[in-house]
Amino acid sequence: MIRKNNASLKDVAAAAGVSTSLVSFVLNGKQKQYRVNKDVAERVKRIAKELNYKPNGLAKSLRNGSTKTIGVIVSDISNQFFADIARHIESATEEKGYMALFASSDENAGNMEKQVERMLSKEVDGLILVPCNGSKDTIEVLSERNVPFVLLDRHIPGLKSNYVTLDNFKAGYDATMHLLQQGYSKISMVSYKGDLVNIYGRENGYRQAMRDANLEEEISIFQVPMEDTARHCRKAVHSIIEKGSDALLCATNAITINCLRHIKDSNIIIPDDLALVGFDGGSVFDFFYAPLTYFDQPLELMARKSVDVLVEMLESGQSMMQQIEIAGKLIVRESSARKKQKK
Amino acid sequence: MIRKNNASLKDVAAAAGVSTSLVSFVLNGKQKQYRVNKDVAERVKRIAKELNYKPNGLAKSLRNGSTKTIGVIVSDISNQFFADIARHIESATEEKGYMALFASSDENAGNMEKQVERMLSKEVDGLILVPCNGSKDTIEVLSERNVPFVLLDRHIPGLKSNYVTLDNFKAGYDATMHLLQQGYSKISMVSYKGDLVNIYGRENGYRQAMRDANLEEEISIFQVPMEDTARHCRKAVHSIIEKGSDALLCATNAITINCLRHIKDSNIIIPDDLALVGFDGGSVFDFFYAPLTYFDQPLELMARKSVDVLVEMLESGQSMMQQIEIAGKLIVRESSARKKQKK
DNA sequence: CTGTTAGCGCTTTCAC
DNA sequence: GTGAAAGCGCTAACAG
Repeated sequence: MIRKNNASLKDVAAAAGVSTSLVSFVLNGKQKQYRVNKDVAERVKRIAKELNYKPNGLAKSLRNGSTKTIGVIVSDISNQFFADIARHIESATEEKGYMALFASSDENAGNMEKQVERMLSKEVDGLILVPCNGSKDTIEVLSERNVPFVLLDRHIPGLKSNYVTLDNFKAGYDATMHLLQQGYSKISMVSYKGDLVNIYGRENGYRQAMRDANLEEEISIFQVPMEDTARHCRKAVHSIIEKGSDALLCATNAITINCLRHIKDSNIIIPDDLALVGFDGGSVFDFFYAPLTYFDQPLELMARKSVDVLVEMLESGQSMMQQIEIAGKLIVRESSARKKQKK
Repeated sequence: MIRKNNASLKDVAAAAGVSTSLVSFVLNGKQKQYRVNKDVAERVKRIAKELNYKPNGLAKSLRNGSTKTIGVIVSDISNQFFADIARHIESATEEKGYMALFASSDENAGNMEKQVERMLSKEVDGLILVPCNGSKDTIEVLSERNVPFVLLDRHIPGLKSNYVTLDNFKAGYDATMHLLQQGYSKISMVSYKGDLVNIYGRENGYRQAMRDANLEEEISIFQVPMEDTARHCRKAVHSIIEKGSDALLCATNAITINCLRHIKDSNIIIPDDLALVGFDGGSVFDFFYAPLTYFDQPLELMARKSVDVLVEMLESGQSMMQQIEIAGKLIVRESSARKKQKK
């Protein structure tokens, strides 16, 4: 704490020759409500300014039972996807008079739990969480303890909770449908191993689209582990080419980047040799020769919604259940241009 | 605050049939110091666990006069550069038992001040700041108020304070020297308008290198405004080509990206038509045909150092002045390949 | 209209 | 060895 030398309420009260309650009333704009004398109010305000009085948020929070702070735990704050989300959450919370407290879980349940504990010890009013593999227990405990929270980006199957996510099934479905409509049929998908429910949704969307096109036997999903993604994407791309796929759907931005790297090195031509649809844009792809078709997640909306839902619970005191899936949209560009007929 | 239904010290004390002081001693590992009875200590611990007691950080901080929290204000938390820094600060603070509180200033002095106030009202123990244009006053006030802080990435000329930055002069100098050694002589630089001291340092390094090579008359710096960078970089690149430069030094990552975009669109060949050296790498450039030479800022070290300096002040209670400039290193790749002789 | 007082949950001095 | 009590800075019920 750094304001040892700062004036407290008591100091202001003393300097103004009134009680601390009066000062508190005036400085909290309750002079009407408590019918404080106008002159006194003016004097208090003046003196508070002169003394450069700043209320001690700690004491206020302790007394009021609310810190006006929201804890936000994402996978990795330095990952562009979550960095963007963080920024939008920052803005949204600020607009609502809250402050966001960020931390990274590194997709590790143990870390997740630790960060949750740290947030709670800071007495946050609520939490926005991107749940990771295996964090179900931690999150269930939150429910039991009546900690207000909302899940973001992913939800936990079998756990009834507030969440805001992309409509992942639709995303996978739409992306695949688009490729089908462009004339591709041997469509492979690269996604993550593990049981991230958002990835799952995208996979299922892909599967359904393939089935709807009577291409069930062409379904092929390569699941790469989250560790050493680069190498496994390399292998996946290799296999995909081997088996003669004509299109590739990448389930995340990181996967897209890694696959694309290998594609570039292998002199595979996009979209002629292989059409490509990724997830999320980013200036990363600005310098790739073929502008990429990608599924655009409405990050800002997702971030804002998560804040809305949480703050609504906080302010209303009502415990409600809001489960929101937001549809993104496919940004069509050259990497999925209509398939040329082989001569 | 969300732990209304949680046990407090008092509850534990009551359940254990002892006073709150004892509980406090035991739970803070001071049972030796206060010679608490072993059995009592065990019982207290057991009961605390049973009651799932978690200390209230607010009350603790209020009482102890320290929140173990560090406020961090960067330009924009979603900007990859600052997102990386944030992540490293997050790790470093955590290792030292502190929590980082992030906010963005948007390179706007007014916002900066507002964010500083918000941080202070959360009673952070200290601040790590990336000062923006015009934030000198805000920061001076911090000094006067004895708020411990350290500037990161940039310092403020004429203001004596702790800071950790890149050795920007050396960076500009080394980058330019490298281009000179590769046989380029008509080297232009694109940097930002305004008086960001880090940019200044890079420019000065460039100038000095040119002078040292007796190419003073070739010095040409295009300063683009921070708003609408894209368009102005476009113009700058255009001018640079017009005037027949053979190499380009970009002062920041954003500038590099914007210039490169235009370069690509204009079919200017790198490095044959124009050699290029940028600042900071990033997967952005992975898909550009010519691997880029760039000046690599030691982000992690800078971030960690800033935390070290701040925490050292905090823990020692000593007010010291540490001004640290860290040398980065040039990563040489193809975009600055030795100049070919024109036939 | 204004002041007194209790208390948020915790730590720590001091007395026993 | 242990407990009572003060107090961090603030709010708000209550009394006047």
